[in-house]
Amino acid sequence: MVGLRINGRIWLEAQDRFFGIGRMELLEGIQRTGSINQAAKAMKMSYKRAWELVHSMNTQADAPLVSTQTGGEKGGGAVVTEEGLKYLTYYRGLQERFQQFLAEENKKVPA
Amino acid sequence: MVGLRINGRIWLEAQDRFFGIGRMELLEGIQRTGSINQAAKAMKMSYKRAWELVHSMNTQADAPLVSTQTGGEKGGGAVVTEEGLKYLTYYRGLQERFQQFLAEENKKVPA
DNA sequence: GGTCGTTATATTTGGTCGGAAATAACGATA
DNA sequence: TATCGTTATTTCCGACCAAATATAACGACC
Repeated sequence: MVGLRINGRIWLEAQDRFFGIGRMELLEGIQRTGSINQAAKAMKMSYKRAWELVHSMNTQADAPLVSTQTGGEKGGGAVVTEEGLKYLTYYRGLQERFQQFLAEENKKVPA
Repeated sequence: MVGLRINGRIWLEAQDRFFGIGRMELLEGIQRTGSINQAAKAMKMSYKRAWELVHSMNTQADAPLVSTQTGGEKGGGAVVTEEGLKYLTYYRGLQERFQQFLAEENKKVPA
């Protein structure tokens, strides 16, 4: 079994999974660019998919994680809400502890 | 964020080789029933899919995890090899520690 | 009013995945 | 030799998913 790595994924869920590393990275992209469109391009994700992710985040969480605006200066845009920031910061910590766990486990892989 | 659960998946990998909870449960089924066919039925999985999983496990690991026999008493069967047992026992421990991690994290979910 | 870039949404298209079914091979056993 | 239940493998088909495409709405700004 030597040479094997341990890997995994971790997410937050209510009834079905709805916030994992993918959504978090999308949120980070929106925070950085101020636009769903640009965040999607940066992740090489289709706008449609990105929008669907944002939509599901907004409808499934207690409060929207992303606030959007159509039209206006620069055609519109999107910003991460306070609630979104809460998720971002919490998930970052969780992810870090998980990576720590994975690193520990990787030391224990038997020969 | 109250009411959210933390969940995840964890697996072993080496470039393309991988071994996760699904394969482990299939292995357990084979160990219990002595047959790919019956293990698949118990998991409500098609024989084809189960066979493909077994095949990939056998070809991707250093040594086969499942030994199969066609024909003979009861038409044939399958048994988990020593190597398979090694994976089973190791993954069980890993999975248990991961569940422990998840349980700990679930206590820390902020309001 | 026209342009711009974005959000918002429906429709179509294409590729992949898995299930179903069919078939063969196998070896014990009667 | 015929039967049996399993492994082994191929072919076909439908379902699902995601990408691509198309279109509309919006509001600032010129």
